[in-house]
Amino acid sequence: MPEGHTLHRYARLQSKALVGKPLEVSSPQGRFAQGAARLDGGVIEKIEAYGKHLLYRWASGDVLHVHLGLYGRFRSGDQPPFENTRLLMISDNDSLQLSGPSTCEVLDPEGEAALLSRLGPDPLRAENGVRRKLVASFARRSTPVGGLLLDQKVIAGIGNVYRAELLFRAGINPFMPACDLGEDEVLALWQDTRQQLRLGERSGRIVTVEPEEMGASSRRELSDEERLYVYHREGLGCRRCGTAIVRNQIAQRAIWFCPKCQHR
DNA sequence: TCTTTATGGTGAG
DNA sequence: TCACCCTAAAGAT
Repeated sequence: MPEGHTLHRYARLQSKALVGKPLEVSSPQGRFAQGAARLDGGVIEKIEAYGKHLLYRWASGDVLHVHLGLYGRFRSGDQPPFENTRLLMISDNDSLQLSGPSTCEVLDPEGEAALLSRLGPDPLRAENGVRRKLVASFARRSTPVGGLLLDQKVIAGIGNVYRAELLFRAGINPFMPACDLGEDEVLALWQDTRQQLRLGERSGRIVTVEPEEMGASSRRELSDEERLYVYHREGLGCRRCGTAIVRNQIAQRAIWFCPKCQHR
């Protein structure tokens, strides 16, 4: 159940283990048997993340596209494959298995172009001209900003934890129409998004609470209980003002916020 | 040993 | 907006 930072982390870590080595590829579960047979024996040149999508670029020119969806997960391939292992990749000294992905497919160039064309800017990739585009896309939309942040066409990589936490950090009520935000607010939100996802990518953990607010000196010191401001904290007191955190829904996904601190 | 939930996304209507 | 896909862990019984 990953957000963009996790996928970028996977790309980085898996690259170390798998790139440049001949791989034995199979699909113990069978649902990716054809694709696995096509890739078997090949070499990966590069692994990249775009938002929540992973692309494995093979020397053959094939591109393996993986999206974990809500249930997908990677494990070491050390253990014997589980019933549900869709994809198993083994090099001479590393292995990786994938279960439950919403997507595991080999893309042709058109397929890759189509995928990338429906993704907005990724906070973890350096891209030019993004800020102006973002300001424009917020200005154009009257939907609640809490909904817009989950729209992968607007920003690729934010998930349900970060959207709630980023809005708390910005002091913005999730139901506020996106177009009512000022340009400076949109840019500040984007800036904070990039910073927070970067922190998450490095640590492998979402910690949005500023450590000093909890009397700690680093994010790492914060426990799982302390690391988030609002996500999953309905009924509990806001860390800043004590007001009960509210749970609501936007676009059929639960959202949490502090009605007092998030006054914008 | 059940039922529920989860950091996601698509396609039909 | 809704149903549905897919899997595993947590929670309820």
